[in-house]
Amino acid sequence: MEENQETMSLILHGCALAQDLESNIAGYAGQPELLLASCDRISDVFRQASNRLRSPPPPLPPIGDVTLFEAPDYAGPTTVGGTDFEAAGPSVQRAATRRKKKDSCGRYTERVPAPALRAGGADIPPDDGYTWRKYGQKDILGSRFPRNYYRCTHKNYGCGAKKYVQRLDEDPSMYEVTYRDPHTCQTSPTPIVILPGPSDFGPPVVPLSTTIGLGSWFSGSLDVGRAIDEGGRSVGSASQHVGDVDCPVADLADVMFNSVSGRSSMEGIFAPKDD
DNA sequence: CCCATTTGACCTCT
DNA sequence: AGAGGTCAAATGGG
Repeated sequence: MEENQETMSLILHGCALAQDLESNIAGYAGQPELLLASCDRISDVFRQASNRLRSPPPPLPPIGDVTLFEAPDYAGPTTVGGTDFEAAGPSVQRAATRRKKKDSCGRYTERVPAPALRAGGADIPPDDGYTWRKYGQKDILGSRFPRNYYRCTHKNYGCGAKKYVQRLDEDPSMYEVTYRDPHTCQTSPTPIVILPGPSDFGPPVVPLSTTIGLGSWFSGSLDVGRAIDEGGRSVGSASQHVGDVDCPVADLADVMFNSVSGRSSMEGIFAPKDD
């Protein structure tokens, strides 16, 4: 089941990449090499997820700087890190028990590539599907880049999710994103499914009880209904069709999802245990 | 007017 | 005392 969480994280990471590509698609115009790299990255991530689903990987090494989702044939620097909980060291534990000691749980850290291009050249990390509000910035000792602090926009609804984003010293093209506290905001009528265990603090967990409509992320000019809630967060769409419009990334993602055992929904991927 | 960002001050822990 | 994390007033944009 831990493998399921990791595979989920992998899939969600791929989704986030696809979503990021969508939001930057204009910026990639005229730069096919960037577009190709981005597509390759996305397909790699989904392929890894697919491979995992076919044959679960061996147990992971101790968490730390482990490259959790790296495929053997994947050369790009766009892998994400692994979970770090008790293995994250005393500073994490300290932070978890600080101030508002919500839960004495850990965090989920991942490394994500900086978008190749952003509208206006803004130096912001890739979108992960949730909407965040920046509430602080801090210079970190020994780091060239400041750490940015974000909390979920839906704080008003009691969502205490937070994330810390810091650009890596050794590789400024990468961000280290630390997620803290689970998202409890959910505006969709479909109840959110939070995976059990420490990965409650992982990247966005989307409703799993309905088919994930990857095409909904490409709804800019498509009539696929409103798949983004008022906070801008992607929500699961009841349909995975994007209509007849050519939508390569969505197709890719859908193919990757649908390549698993003929069932297309996340339910199909992680069938309920007791049912 | 509302909301997000910026930024300095403050809080907590080691 | 220093560092990481958070708060909240000021500011600006839509």
